Order: sequence, then C-alpha cells, then structure tokens
Amino acid sequence: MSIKQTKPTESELEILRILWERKEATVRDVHEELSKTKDAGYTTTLKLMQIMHEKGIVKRDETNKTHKYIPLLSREKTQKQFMGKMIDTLFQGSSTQLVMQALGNHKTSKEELEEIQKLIDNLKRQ
Amino acid sequence: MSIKQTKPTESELEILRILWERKEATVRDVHEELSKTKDAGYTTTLKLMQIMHEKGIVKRDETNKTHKYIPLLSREKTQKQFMGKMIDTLFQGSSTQLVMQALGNHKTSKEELEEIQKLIDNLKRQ
DNA sequence: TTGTTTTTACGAATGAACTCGTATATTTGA
DNA sequence: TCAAATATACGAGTTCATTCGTAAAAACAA
Repeated sequence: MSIKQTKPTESELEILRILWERKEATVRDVHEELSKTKDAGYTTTLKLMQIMHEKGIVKRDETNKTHKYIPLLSREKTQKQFMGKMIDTLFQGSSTQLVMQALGNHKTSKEELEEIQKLIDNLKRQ
Repeated sequence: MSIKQTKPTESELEILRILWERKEATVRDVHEELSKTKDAGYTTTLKLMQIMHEKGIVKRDETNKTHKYIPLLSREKTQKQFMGKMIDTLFQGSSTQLVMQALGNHKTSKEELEEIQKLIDNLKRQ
C-alpha cells in the first residue's frame, strides 16, 4: 500500500520553493514573496495553498487564526521525481547525458567543478 | 522580434521523443509506439499531433495522404529549456546541485564517470 | 465599543490539455 | 469493381489548473 504520489503543478512548485526555504510560512508570507515575480491576487495564493492542503502536499498549523503552512513533500523527493521524468523523456534514460548537458551549458566555477570531481572519485571507488 | 517559445506539454513531449528518435513518423508510427506504454485511441494521438502542427512544434509533409510529421523543436533546445526551469525552481539556481543529485542517485558506470571527468577537465582548463 | 483591516472559506468562471465519436476521403485487396 | 480498412478533419465533452469575487469570521486599533 503506497501513498499516491502527487506531482506538484507549476504554481505549486513556486509555493513549495518558498516553503522549503522558510520551513513554514503563512499565506501572506508566501504571497508577498510571490508578488516579487508574479502578480496574482491574495485569494489566488490562498486558494492554491488550500488545494495543496487538500492534496496533502502541505500541512497546516491552525492553532492561530492565521494558519501556518508546512511542506510535506521534501525538496529531495521532488527533485528526484522530476529528474527521473526528465531523464526518461528528454535524455533517453541517461543521467550522464543530463549531467554533460548541465555542465556544458551553465558556467560552473572551478570550485564547483572540483567538488563534483570529488564526488566522482568517491563513486568510482565503490 | 523573437518567436514565442512554446513549451511542449507532457503528452507533446512523449510524441516529440518518438519523432526525435525517428527523424520523422506518421501518426500510426507514433501511435503504435505510444500504445506500448499508454492507452489512448488513435484519433487522440492524431489530434495531439494536429495541435502540435498548429502550434508550430512539428511540420508536416503532406505529399502523400498519409502525412509525415517532422519535429521543429530540437531535442537540445528543449532539454535546455526544461533544465533551466528545473534548476531555478528545484535547485535554487545551482546546476552543480542538480549534477550532484543526478550522479548521486542513479548508478552510473565507471566509463560514464570517466567521460564526465574528461569534460570537467576540459572545462577547468578554460 | 465599533469601524477597518485581515483572514479564511467557498463557488464559479476561464482556459488549457486531453480524449473520443463521427463524418468523410482515400487506399487496399479480394 | 467495391467492400473493408485506414487516413484526416472537426467538434464537443471532460478534467484539471488557475484566477478571482464575495461573504463571513476574527483581529486590531482608535
């Protein structure tokens, strides 16, 4: 028996991003952060978060009238979920191809490259 | 003046995947391939491909009654588009994090790891 | 206290993605 | 040739994501 894994929508991801950062937040918190890049009404954000609650993507602390929302989906789990899908449909099942593409396209600092090398060395050792 | 970049939907990606592989394909080709993993009617696949044509995602060779469809969006461009989005919303803007995640989670062969190392060495040299 | 602001709840409109049925044209093969 | 199979076109229904208006409850501030 497994819990049906809901795949967050585009908008839900934007909200999750904020919740992951803050650990918990009110609708107002989220809405203000979102407003920086997007313009949607307050009740729109509210509604989205209510739906996320219904879906079980977030939980809600209702101790006070002003509810606090806490993410239930972890960032890591969600990353894996999306990466998997992406590798399948866009990279012919090869995570290596994805890595090459990511490294090739975005300028990555020397420090970061070295960090990755360390990881690879470890992996090769196993 | 830039062409509005249409982001393919989930279903459109599945079709594109097949078109990229084959360079070109008929509705029947695509539908048979899709049927292996999905069950949708023939006309559903047809309709989707017609919509993709309207959107300019594919072009259509109508020389024969049985049309041939050819992808207009390149795999590389689409990969970049989705990776960018993904890095932004899920990996806090860090492609390195994405790479670490990809390498950490999927078992990658020694050969592939070495290939990646070669790439990194090249990048560091620049 | 009492009016203003803030909050939640809820329903409904909109639009996009997807699905399929039906009609019509074309091809195929017995 | 002509019936069966295969193709396209098209419209319409369904579901889901997103948006927002309105109402009611609660908190706040003068």
